[in-house]
Amino acid sequence: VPTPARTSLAEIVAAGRAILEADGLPALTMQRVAAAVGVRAPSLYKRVRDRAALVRLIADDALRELAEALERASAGGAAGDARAELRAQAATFRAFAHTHPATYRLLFAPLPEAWRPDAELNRRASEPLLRTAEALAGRAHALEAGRTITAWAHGFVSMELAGGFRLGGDVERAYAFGLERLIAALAAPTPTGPPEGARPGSRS
Amino acid sequence: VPTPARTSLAEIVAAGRAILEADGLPALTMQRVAAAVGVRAPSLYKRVRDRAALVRLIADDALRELAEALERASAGGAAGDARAELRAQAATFRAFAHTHPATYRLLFAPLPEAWRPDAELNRRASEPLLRTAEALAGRAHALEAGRTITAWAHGFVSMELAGGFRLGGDVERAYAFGLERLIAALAAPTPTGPPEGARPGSRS
DNA sequence: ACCTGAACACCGTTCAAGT
DNA sequence: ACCTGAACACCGTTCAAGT
Repeated sequence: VPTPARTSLAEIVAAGRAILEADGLPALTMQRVAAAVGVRAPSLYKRVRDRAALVRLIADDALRELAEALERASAGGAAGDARAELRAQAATFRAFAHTHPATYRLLFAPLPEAWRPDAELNRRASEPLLRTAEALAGRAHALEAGRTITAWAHGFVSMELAGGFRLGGDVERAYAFGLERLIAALAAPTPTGPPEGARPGSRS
Repeated sequence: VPTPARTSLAEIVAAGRAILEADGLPALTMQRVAAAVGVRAPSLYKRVRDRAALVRLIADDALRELAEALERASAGGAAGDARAELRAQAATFRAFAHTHPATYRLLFAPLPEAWRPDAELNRRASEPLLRTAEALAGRAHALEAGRTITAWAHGFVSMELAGGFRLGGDVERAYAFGLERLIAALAAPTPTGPPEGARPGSRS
């Protein structure tokens, strides 16, 4: 005698994301998710291979949302002005992290591959910024420029979330300072190179 | 009848750090640490309040090591030349992360306060870089410049460790590019400011 | 076809009992 | 003083049994 389904994959992912955002990754247990959707833990395994797969689905969901926000930021009023686009993208990125801190951490956490979000989604989320980086730094330096700004933005935000920046001072000021200096630096023509010992490829 | 101690706090911390570096934070269980020092798990609680305290002691130990390496890098042959000092510090930071990836992740992981390394050690580890940032960017911008370079370095390294940078390209090149552009940007005089909407304090 | 209790192998942590 | 087995409250996961 078949039984009607009492929940769905979509409901499970939504419940899991709510728990993640409310109480963090350690609280995202199979038992809590099951309780949230009105079922017992073993039933979840009908819809999801294991906890890692559920975490990955939640990360995919969040990364899709971030990618869409970044696409909107790029297409907004700033479109065409690379500096303004970059400011809008950085603000969007940072706002996402502040609004969903636990989810943001999950997206960039150094977890095993099975837990990490889909690589294709990752590419999609980084594309708007790469396009802006190309407009700013030129084709030859697009990838390096994109990585520089991404590293700074992620580093800054993750230190904020981790409670770094304990030396006082004005964090907003440091954000604006870093962003403006980076924009100026990426738009600049190639600076004088480092001495031999610091060049790539020379690390024995 | 008193029993002679069969282990020590120092031995426990060392064993824990070895397990962390070999198999990552989830493998750092009380049972495994106990087995490594030849004792049963409950005995660890004579020396350590709980697992969080043990993790914190291990993080302190590693952060002390990183701080010392950064101090040596600053005092090395490059001393006096702010640009060369910064290159040496960044290389040291990155080398530490590559040599002890699991430990590096722990130092910067967004964990509850009870797990995080001592704040005083944190200050000590960031001091050499702040001094160099001051020499490069001037007193008025020392803190912001330090935060900018720290954010970039941490962001870059953590993305490397997390398996970001999946778009191909030359990661060494991106590292050298980012570092040199940052050095140029931080040393530069104040660039033209952003439009009103992007200034700090104007975010409603 | 879906859901469940029971079971298994793990955790961290406490504590009375042993030496 | 230190160490231990046993216990407790949790995990994730599997599976036979129920409907």
